[in-house]
Amino acid sequence: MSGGSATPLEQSATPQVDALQAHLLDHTLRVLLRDGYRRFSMNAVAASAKASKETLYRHFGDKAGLLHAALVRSAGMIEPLLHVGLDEASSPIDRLRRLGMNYLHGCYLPESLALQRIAVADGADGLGPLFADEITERAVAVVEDDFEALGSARPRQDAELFLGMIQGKLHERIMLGVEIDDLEVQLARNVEHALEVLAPYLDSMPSDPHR
Amino acid sequence: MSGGSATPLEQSATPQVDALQAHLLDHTLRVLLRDGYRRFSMNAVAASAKASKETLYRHFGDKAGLLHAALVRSAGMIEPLLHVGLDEASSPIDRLRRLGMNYLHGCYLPESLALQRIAVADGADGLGPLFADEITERAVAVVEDDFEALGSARPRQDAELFLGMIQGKLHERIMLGVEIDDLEVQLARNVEHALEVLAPYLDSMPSDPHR
DNA sequence: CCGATGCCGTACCGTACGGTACGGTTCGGT
DNA sequence: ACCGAACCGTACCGTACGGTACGGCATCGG
Repeated sequence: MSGGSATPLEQSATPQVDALQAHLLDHTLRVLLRDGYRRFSMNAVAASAKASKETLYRHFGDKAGLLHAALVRSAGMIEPLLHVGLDEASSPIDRLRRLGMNYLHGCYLPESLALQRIAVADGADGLGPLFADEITERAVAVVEDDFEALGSARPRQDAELFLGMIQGKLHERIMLGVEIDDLEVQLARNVEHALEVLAPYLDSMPSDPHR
Repeated sequence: MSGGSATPLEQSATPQVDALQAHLLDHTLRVLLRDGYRRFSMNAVAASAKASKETLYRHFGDKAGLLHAALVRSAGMIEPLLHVGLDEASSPIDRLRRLGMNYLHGCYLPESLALQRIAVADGADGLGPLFADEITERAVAVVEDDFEALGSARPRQDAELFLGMIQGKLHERIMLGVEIDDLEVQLARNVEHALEVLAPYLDSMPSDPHR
């Protein structure tokens, strides 16, 4: 909505207001993380942010609006993490490896999990599709570009396949609240295993992934 | 916990009580499907089942107990679907194909989705881990056996990889409430694509998958 | 210096839900 | 025939939440 990057209608950016909104959304996330979705309430957000409920409603309309804004804001903050260190990759496969790890790291950020939980909890209020558009879709698009550069005949399908591979059942378990040991190790193992299994398939693509 | 004092140690002890419980759990599922998790209430279940709330509480203790019982019951009904038509497979790979399709079909049953939603919504009440144990774990175990028979060196990892592959991002989208066109076609395509990509890896296993 | 705007704090309203209580009824066992 | 268990229907209680209203304080433009 009123993103900091571009406000097309008015030039009066009023950084004060934006700062307050950012503050409110910050605490929205914090409360979501602390209390979980089921115990999340406008009262708790107002208290945490030391703001009045009236202010929350003035800025975001209603509860759904607040969550909507929080999701969009978070999406904007998570997405750049995907690209970290990508240009230092030593080969297309190494690039894929880094991209995969970045994706998983972003995926299992506490904020991401909290947001995905509320998005999943009930698609009726439109938060679910929004999450799919703002977060899932963007990640797939990035990976898709990589597969296209590799010469894949079905970059989109391959991207989704790859992301599914590196997530495996881990994603489901984490979403279900199962305690995971050595998460970092498992993530790396999943990515390596996926790349290993994928190697012959990648080799069959026009552009040799080993440069 | 669920069942309370009347929990039958031998399942054939009190068919009457079991029939009522089954009826109540049936309507629990129905209401869950109709109203979604957020609007799910004990009142609604009682009304739908034409039962008194007192009865619900007598049999299941509290809301969590009711959902717990409903999940366990459903798990028992979903799991057998995994094995349908498996012994008619023409080859280990065909067996894997059937298993994959069965899994996806079970996964995207409305009941499964509703249950997974409530299990994901908040792991605090222990429903999440229960789902992981009762449903996810069982499916992985079955696929794991298949990979072991194929001669996989890491059957567990391979099973999780395979399931992740055939789910791809589809699972996430469905959970997020995105409308899916031609679900059946996409499921089949995911499975075929996974088998195709996996073929060289399977060929490398001691037991030749092509019989 | 003054009015307006935005905000805080608190109180408030309506509703919905989890869980309990109770009177009346059905039904199986003795 | 009788008793008690289980059940239904309804009413009830406490609480929590979404959303609104209002009095008081700060800040800012004129």
